Amino acid sequence: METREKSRKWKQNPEAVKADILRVARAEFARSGLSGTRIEDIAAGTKTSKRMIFYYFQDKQSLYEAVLEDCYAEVRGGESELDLEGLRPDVALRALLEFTFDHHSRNPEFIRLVMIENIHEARHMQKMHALAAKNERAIGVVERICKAGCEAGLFREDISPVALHWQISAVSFFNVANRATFSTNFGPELFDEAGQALLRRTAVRGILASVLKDVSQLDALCPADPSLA
Amino acid sequence: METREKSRKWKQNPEAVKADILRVARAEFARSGLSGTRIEDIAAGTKTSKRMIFYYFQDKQSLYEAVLEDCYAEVRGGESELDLEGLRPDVALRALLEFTFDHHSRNPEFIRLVMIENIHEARHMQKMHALAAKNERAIGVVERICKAGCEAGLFREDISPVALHWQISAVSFFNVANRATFSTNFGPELFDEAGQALLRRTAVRGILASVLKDVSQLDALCPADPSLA
DNA sequence: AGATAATTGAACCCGCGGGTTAAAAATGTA
DNA sequence: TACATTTTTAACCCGCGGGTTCAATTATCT
Repeated sequence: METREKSRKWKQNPEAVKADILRVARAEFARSGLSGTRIEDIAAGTKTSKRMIFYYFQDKQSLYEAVLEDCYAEVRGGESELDLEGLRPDVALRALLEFTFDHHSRNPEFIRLVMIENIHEARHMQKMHALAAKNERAIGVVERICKAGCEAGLFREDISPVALHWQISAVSFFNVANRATFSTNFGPELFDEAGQALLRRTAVRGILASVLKDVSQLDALCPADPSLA
Repeated sequence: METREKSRKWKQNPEAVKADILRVARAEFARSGLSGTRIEDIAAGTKTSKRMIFYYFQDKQSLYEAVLEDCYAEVRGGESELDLEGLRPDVALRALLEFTFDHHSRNPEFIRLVMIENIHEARHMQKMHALAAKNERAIGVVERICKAGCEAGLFREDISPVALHWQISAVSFFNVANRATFSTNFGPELFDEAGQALLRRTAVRGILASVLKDVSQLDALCPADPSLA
């Protein structure tokens, strides 16, 4: 209402400046971590100055937390684009895993921020109470698939939605997070297009296997070698 | 020979001092990363002084690299305790995964150092040419299992040893590395004894499923619910 | 216009922490 | 004993970088 009219007329646009700072800060913190990032390096990448960073974000740690929250919101928001309504439970699960795998791949900065949070024992993430709702929704998606799968007689009754989510996260996350050390140690071949397709396919097969009541359907649902399908 | 006679007589014992420094430095670097660690904090934990750290290790980065190499050697060394000779390939694979899962669990400092290396795009690990041999041996173990599995007609012919190693690493690594954020977001229940047993069991099942030629053996080899076995 | 509040710039402060200097002990050799 | 080498201590240096001061500018309201 009033504030919006204001900002339209203003040349100085605080929201835009803040967004600019957040954008650059996200890249820097993702690259170098909390202690490794220099505020001056952030300032250098923005259209504004070091002074303004402190003006809008108090101190380094608050800026870091703002970045984390901002990035988390954006990425978790992007997840809601996925629509699994009406799919067969096994197909839905497959779609969810493939989507998550690709989505993590497309958001390496988010992955790096989570890695950094883990180094900090999730200290800053614990403050972000707004996350609770988003997390419950993420589990809710898996939960609904599980329930539908059980009701359709396709899935085992004893699977834990949280454990299933853990499995999906593990492969999708590791694939991005540990690329540097893994390819240093064991070569880059898993990270070209063919390698990624292989890993994704294998992950789908593995996870479906741990969920299906009748594993003999596995080869029909997801052949290990798609060229034979 | 001579140096050993020396060190026996000496009160001052350089090797012991260096080892002491490395021990404390490993803990600190694992806790706080390269830029986050203060040399004085390391010194405070040793029986010696800050000056001696620079005396023996030149500068902070060299110390960090020495810690990384030391830790890597120790952990990869611990892996050689596993003896899979004479086991059936499917049993051997299962044993390898269970061992790796537990071994990573017992070495959180190593995991954290690898996380930190990934943040640094593996810059320091790339200098450690001594690792190549150890890495090849790790892949060699998986390779032999694959080969034996194929020859026994148990495994698919198209599986890549490196990809299989990736799968084993992914679950074992993620399980330790992302404990903080995962349990912050989704609760701690996967990380008590029962939860860990569940994850390990599920991982075994998933990975075997992606390798076995005849998936119908899966339930016999690794029931999803062991209480039914 | 003039009062008031929001935004910005330039220069500054200061303590933390990586790294050094210099010289004293400890050990070894002849 | 004299002398060289290695190990250790205590005190110091100094620049980097997080955070501040203060005044100038810009915009808003009446």
